[in-house]
Amino acid sequence: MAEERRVTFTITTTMMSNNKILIADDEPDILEILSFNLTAEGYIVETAKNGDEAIEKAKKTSPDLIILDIMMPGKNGIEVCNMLRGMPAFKTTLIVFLTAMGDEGTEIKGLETGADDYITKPVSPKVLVSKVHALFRRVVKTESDGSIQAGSITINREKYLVTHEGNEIILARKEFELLALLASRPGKVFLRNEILNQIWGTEVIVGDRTIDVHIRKIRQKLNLDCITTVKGVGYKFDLN
Amino acid sequence: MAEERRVTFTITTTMMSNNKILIADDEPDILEILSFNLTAEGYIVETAKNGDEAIEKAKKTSPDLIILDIMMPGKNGIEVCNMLRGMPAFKTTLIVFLTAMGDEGTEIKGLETGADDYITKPVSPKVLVSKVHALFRRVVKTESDGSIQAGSITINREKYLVTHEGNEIILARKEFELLALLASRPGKVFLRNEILNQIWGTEVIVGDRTIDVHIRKIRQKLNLDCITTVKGVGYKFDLN
DNA sequence: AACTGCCTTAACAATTTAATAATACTATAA
DNA sequence: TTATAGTATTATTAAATTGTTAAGGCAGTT
Repeated sequence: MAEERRVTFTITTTMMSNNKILIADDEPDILEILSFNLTAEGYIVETAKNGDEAIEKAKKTSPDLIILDIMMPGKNGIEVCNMLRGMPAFKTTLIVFLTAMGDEGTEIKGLETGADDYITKPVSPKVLVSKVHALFRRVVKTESDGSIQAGSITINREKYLVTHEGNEIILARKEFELLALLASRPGKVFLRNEILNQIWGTEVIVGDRTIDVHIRKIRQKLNLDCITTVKGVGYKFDLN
Repeated sequence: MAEERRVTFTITTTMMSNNKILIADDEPDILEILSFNLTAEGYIVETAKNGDEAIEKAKKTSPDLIILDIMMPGKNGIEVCNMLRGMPAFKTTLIVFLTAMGDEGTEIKGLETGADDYITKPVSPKVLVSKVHALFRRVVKTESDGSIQAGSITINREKYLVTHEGNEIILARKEFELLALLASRPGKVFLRNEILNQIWGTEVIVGDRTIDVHIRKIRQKLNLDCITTVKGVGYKFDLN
């Protein structure tokens, strides 16, 4: 039964995440080292040399993650974070702080400000990258009962249940995972590779049509036009 | 950050829950910040600095919710959880883990061990409080006689008895434990591993069919469609 | 010893889910 | 328009998972 197995596409990169990261730090060295490592991982990196520039670039480029050094001339990281969090566009954007070691209290002040994590300097590239990966893997909005609300549908991981206008929709595991992934960051386009990595893992290799079929089943079961195809790129979940 | 922090106002919270919470963490700062916020919400808070103290205080004070840091010197959170779950008194006590961000594996391991939720550090007070509230809301209410009511059936741990519409149903021990576990959180899907850990413990290894057979016997004896299979995931108890 | 109920397992049936192949469709650019 | 790349759809097959039954071992009872 060990037939030949043809793979219909070629994997050329480890992972194309498509995620934009903005880094703000006044030390060019830090900026360069972080930028280099994250770019190597496939992220799109923007940089800023101070707080004001960070805000400006954030508004212009809409990054998915913002890394802010706390100690910066002019506006410091915490002020920048506060200002950003005040704008609707950055309510759910991932923000992490860079803090110098031994800076007790910053940690706590940081998390009260609405940051998602903090990274202590000096940073090892490996730690940095794994933290960043972890951030992007994480599901962002959780309701009080542990479910996530995305548009008119509710996804409850604990109950393994999707609800739409009072109707409970039963999805198979892969379908559920896929929908949960897309809905975890509404509007964000997930590349096919990204989806494969997150749901099937890096070990398993499946053909391209597999994703389509699952997408179709979700659309069919939900009977709602909430998943948009972005041709040549991937899929995204849209709020209605 | 060793400054003193005093609350000088009166707590005027609408909801006086009277629920007791035990927090175990080796970092005094975390202990303080969690304790402060939960106390402000009207909870009665106990603290422990390590795993052993946590177990000791748990036995002494019988908390309704236990928050365990995973990384602690001596006994870590997972070990503490396992030990507590082994005692009948803590079979259904709410337990949540505190995990540092980035270790995804821990999250999953934690949930399989029988934790009800996990909270990633750094924690924002708002998230913490809403998670805690949600947890208490989710709990099945225990009657004054120690029995729990789940849908149309009553489960009495002390008497080892299940009642359905006046009929007493006699379940074997494993069957009883299994039903009691599932019914303790109606709607929640229990992973097979989770079930194995909670009912058989981490030492014993039994085959997968074993769970099925017990489930079947429960279904048969109850003659009621209250346990739902979630393929590839686990089982859940449904209210009718 | 014989009986009983409980737990586990094995073997097989039934079901559900996942992956693929084949084909039809659609947007876009030349 | 027409070619083309990419996606949708459907049916089919393969794989994974669970349901069911029966049987054996063990422990406690009679």
